[in-house]
Amino acid sequence: MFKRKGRCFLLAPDNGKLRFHSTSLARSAPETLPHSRDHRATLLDPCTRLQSEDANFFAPKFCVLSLLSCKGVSTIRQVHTLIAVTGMLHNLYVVNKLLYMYSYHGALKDAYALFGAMTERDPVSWSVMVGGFAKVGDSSRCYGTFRELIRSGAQPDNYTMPMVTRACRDTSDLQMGRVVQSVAWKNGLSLDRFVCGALVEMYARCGVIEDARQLFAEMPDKDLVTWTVMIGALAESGDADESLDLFDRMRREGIVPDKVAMVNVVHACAKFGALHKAREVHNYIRMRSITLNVVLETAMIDMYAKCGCLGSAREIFETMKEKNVISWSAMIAAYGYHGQGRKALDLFPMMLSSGILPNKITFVSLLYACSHAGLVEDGLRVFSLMQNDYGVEPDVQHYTSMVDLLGRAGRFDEALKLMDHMRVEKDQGLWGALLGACRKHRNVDLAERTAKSLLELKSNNPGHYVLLSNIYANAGRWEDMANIRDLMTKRRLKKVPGWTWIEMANKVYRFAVGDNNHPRSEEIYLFLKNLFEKLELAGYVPDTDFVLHDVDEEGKVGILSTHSEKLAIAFGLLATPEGTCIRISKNLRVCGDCHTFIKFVSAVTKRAIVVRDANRFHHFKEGACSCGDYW
DNA sequence: TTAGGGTTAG
Repeated sequence: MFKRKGRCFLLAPDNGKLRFHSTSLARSAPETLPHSRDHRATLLDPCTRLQSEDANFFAPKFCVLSLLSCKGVSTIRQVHTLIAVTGMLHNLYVVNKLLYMYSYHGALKDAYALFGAMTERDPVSWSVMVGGFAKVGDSSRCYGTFRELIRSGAQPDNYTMPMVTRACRDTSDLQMGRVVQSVAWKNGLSLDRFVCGALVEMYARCGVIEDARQLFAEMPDKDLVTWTVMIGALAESGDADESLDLFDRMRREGIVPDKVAMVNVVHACAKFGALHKAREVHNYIRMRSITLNVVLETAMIDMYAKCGCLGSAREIFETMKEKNVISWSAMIAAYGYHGQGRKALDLFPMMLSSGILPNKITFVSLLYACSHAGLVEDGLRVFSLMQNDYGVEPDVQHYTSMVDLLGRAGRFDEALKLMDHMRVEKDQGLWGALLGACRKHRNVDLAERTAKSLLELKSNNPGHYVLLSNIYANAGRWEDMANIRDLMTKRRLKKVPGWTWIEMANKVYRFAVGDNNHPRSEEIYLFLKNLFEKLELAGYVPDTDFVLHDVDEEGKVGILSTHSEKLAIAFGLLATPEGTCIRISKNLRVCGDCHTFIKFVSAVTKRAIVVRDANRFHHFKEGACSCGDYW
C-alpha cells in the first residue's frame, strides 16, 4: 500500500490482473504488496499493466513491481521507456532496480548505458554494476567500474567488495585479490562476513590456502555459509581430512548444516577416498533427514565411487527420482576410473533413451572410460559420434583422451596425426598424455620431442619432469636425467612426494617411502620381509626399471621394497583379519613394480585389494588387476 | 543490489 496526494492506494491482484483498489478498500485490506516470487509469476505483462492503469499515476513501487515481473530483456527495455516517459528516471530507487534487472538478465550493455547516463549514483548503483560484470565473467570491466568508484570518491561497501572479489576468484587473479583486500581493510570491512567469506574463497581458488585459513580463523562471526566456504575450499585444495575435521568443529559449535554444506562435505569425502568416513556422512544425512536432491545425490555417487564402492554409487544412481546429464556423466565417469569401460559405454544409450542429451563432459568421461579399459575402437567410434551426431566440437580435453587412448595402445602414428589436425591449442595436459604413453612404451625419441614441447610451454607440473627423467633413467642416460633434475631445481619445482593412506578402525594412517613413523613400524618391516620371501617363491621379481636413482641393483631393490604402497599394504595385512578386503589410496600413480607386487600379494594372501591412485582404481583379486595391466 | 552446491581432466 502507498499514499499519494493524501489518498491511499493498494495494489493487489484481481482476477489475475494487478489492479489499484479504491481508498475504501485499501483501508480495509492488509498492507501488503505482492512481493513474493510466486506471486510475481501470476502477474500479467508489465507493459500492458503500466499502460492500462492511470497514466498519471506512477508510484515508484508500481514501476519496480512491473520491472520485477519482466521475464526478458526486451520487456525490461519497454518498461524502461515507459518509466522514462513518466519522468520516473529521477527516482534512484527505480533506476537502481532497472539497472539490477538488466544486469540480472545478463544485459550488461543496457545496464552500463543506463549507468553512464545516471546523474546520481548511490552505493547500490555501484555494487549492482560491479556485480553485474563479475557475474558474466567480464572481470576487466568489473575492475574498471570498481576503479571508477574509488576515483569518484564513493566508498566501496560490503556489497561491492564481495562482487569484485568474485571477479578475482573466477580469474584466479591473486594480485588483484590482494589489492581488493587492502581496499576492504582501509574501508573498515575486515570484520564483515560477506567480504571475508568472498576473500577466503578467492584465496583458496588462487591456491594460497594458507591465506584462506588465516582469514577464516580471524573471522569473528562465522555463519553456516562461511563454514561451508571453508570446508569446500579445504577439500578442493587437497586438505580433505582437515576439511572433514572442520565439519566436525562446525557442528560442535552448534551450526546446523544444510544441503549445500553437505554437498561440500560429501565432496571432501570423495577427495579423501575414505569409505568409512563416506558411510558416516551418508548416515548423518539420513539421520538428520536432510532432503536429497539431484545435486546432493550426484555428489554422493561421486563420493562412493571415489571411495572404491561402485555398488553403493550405482545404488544411489538407481534410486534417484531425477537424473540429469551431470548425474549420468558422474556414473559413466565412475565406471571409467574403475576400469569398467564396457559398463560406462552401456550407460550411454540408456541415458539417451531417458531423454537426456550428453554434454562435453559426458564425452570426456566416455573417452577416458575407453582409454582406461583399452577399448580403442570404441573410443574412436565415440569420438566420431560426438562430432557427427551430437555436434560437439572436440576441445583439448577430448584430444587428450584420444591421445591417451591411442598412445597407451602404442598407436603413436595415429595419435600424432590427430594432434597435427587439431584446431585447438595444445596444452600441457595433452603433451603430458603423450609423454605418459612414451614412458609406457619406452619410446625415448618421441619422449624427448614431447618433453621439448612441454619445457617450451614452461610446464610447472613436476610430474612431467619426473616422467622424462624416468624415461632417461630407463634408457640408462644418467647425464640427461641429471640435467632434467637440474632444470627442475632451476625452475623451483619439487617432485610431489608420494603418500599412501590406509583406513583402520576409524583412523587414517599415512605412509611415505621408507617411512618409520608408524608406531608399529618395526613389525611392519618384519612382516614385509617375510612377505617378500613368500612372493619370491611364487615368482615375484622386483622390477628395478621403476627406480629413478642411479644406484646399483641391490640398492634399487632396497628403495623399491619400501615404497609407501607396500608399507601400507603390509600394515593392512597384519592389522586386519584374514579375508578382509584392503583399501589404500595413493596421491600419485601407482608404480609398476608395486602393481606387480600387489597382484602377487592378492594371490598369495588370498585378499582382495582396492587401490585408488591419482588416475583411477585398481581392484586386485587372485593375482590379477581389474585394469588388466592397462593403466 | 551481497556470499556457499554435483560430473571430466590436471
